[in-house]
Amino acid sequence: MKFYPSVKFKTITVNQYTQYTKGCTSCKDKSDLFNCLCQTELDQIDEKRIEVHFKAGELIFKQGTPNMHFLCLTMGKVKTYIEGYNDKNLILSIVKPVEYILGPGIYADQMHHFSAMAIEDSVACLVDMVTFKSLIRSNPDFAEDFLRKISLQSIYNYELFISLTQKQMPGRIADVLLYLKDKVYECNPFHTSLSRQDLADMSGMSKESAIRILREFKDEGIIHVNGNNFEIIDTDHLSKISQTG
Amino acid sequence: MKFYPSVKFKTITVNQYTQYTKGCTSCKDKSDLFNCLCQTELDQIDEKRIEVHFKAGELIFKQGTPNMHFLCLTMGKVKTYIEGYNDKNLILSIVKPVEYILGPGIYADQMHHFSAMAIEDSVACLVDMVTFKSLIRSNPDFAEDFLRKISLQSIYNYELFISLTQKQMPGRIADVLLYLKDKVYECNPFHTSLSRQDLADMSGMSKESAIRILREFKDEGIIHVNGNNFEIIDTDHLSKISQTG
DNA sequence: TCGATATATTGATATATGTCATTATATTTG
DNA sequence: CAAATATAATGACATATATCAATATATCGA
Repeated sequence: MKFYPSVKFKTITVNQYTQYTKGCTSCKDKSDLFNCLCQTELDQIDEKRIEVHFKAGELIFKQGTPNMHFLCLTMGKVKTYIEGYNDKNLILSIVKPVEYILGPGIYADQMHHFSAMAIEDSVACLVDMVTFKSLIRSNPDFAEDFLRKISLQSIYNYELFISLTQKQMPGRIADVLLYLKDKVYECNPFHTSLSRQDLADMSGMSKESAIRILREFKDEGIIHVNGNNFEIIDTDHLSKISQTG
Repeated sequence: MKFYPSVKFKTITVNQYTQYTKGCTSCKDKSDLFNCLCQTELDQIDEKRIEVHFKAGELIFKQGTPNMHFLCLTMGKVKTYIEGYNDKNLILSIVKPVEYILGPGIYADQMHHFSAMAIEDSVACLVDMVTFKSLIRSNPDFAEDFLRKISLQSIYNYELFISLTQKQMPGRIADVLLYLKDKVYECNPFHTSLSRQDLADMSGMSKESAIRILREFKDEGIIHVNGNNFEIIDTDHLSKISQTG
């Protein structure tokens, strides 16, 4: 069985991204989780880490397969999603650099409970669980930071629950747009590589419905849409739609 | 501000439950999380713990208030629920003894992100966060066990996501009934103190819809319902309904 | 025990949302 | 560059589900 495509060398290919991947020490500056690790500990991870390049559309790991690594995204964008019934997916998050993909399987059944796919060309570092877990045990600051990370993720999941179960379609699409603007691309206007189907999978509706709501927002002058370029014109109005469901 | 009703003494009232509350050592035998704590550590918690008795219907803590304690349920049943829009709640779990209520706020913003209410007369022990966090830092086994607990909770949340967003009403009610039978009451038939509104809040639908689906299941001979007494007759059929959505 | 109140049940109806079919537009490939 | 393919957009329609109103049943307090 082979779960991670093209894992052959520690750094797979020398391409346009290689310049960005200089080991854990450089990532430390961009990420908070590694801040509490000393140089020795960083070197320990560095030693064990496997760097993998994924093309847009490539599966990084699949729900139901063993979860043996901790994953750190250093380049690109990744969607994590639960594969449900009738080939319907629910997108949980869009991950950007430098962030982690922390599946609950690590401390439970060593399985992946969601899938991850690159939506842009991406670079990820894999660190085996043994190394990761031993750091959690030996460094309480790291453990606390990790707990903080998964707690924040958990809080976000509660918001997602309310969005998906108690809001109607306009409210859900508003939430998705605000999430993309504020949390993922952090700019406005923004360009996304997410398809309409992806937007639908983020808001728990059919792609036709997602398209319809986007059109309504456009007609009402709340947003500009041009293909995959989005601009939120009336943030207040969009926030209000998010609030009122 | 007062968040926990009637907290005045370490053991509030001497009533019919008092016999059950003998300190952490006795709870250790009924629960896995405390297994990895030594006697000194248990005494440390015991020293700090506040035992509170709640009557059915009483609020234990409320979403949006500061989260300063770790909570262990030793008697009764508690529902945890997110308070959403338009007075609609989403019940996340039904907690039974001896289990913990682990809010993500502990390691994030020190706030409660859901509410907890006793649905039966209940007894809970509160341990302040300082004590709890220091144990997490000093005892890696305890930290790992805690991580395991919240990971399992997280996995359950993913299942809940799929149930709530991708299944139609019959599938969602089937999931609730199987959850109550297998995870909460662990017997069949079972009696519940949950109202029809609660069942609706667990499955993300109106109470009228919940009632209708229950009636359909009853008419089809899948379950027996008599007030709050439920018996699942055809578990296979119910599981199939859960699967097919 | 009886009225008062909350909860449960049912039916009729409105509405949000999904499905299907069709066309338009973009993107890839030979 | 054109054909082929994937993605996006739109309309007509079906249906799942909520809402409202009415009644029944249970629960509680005096």
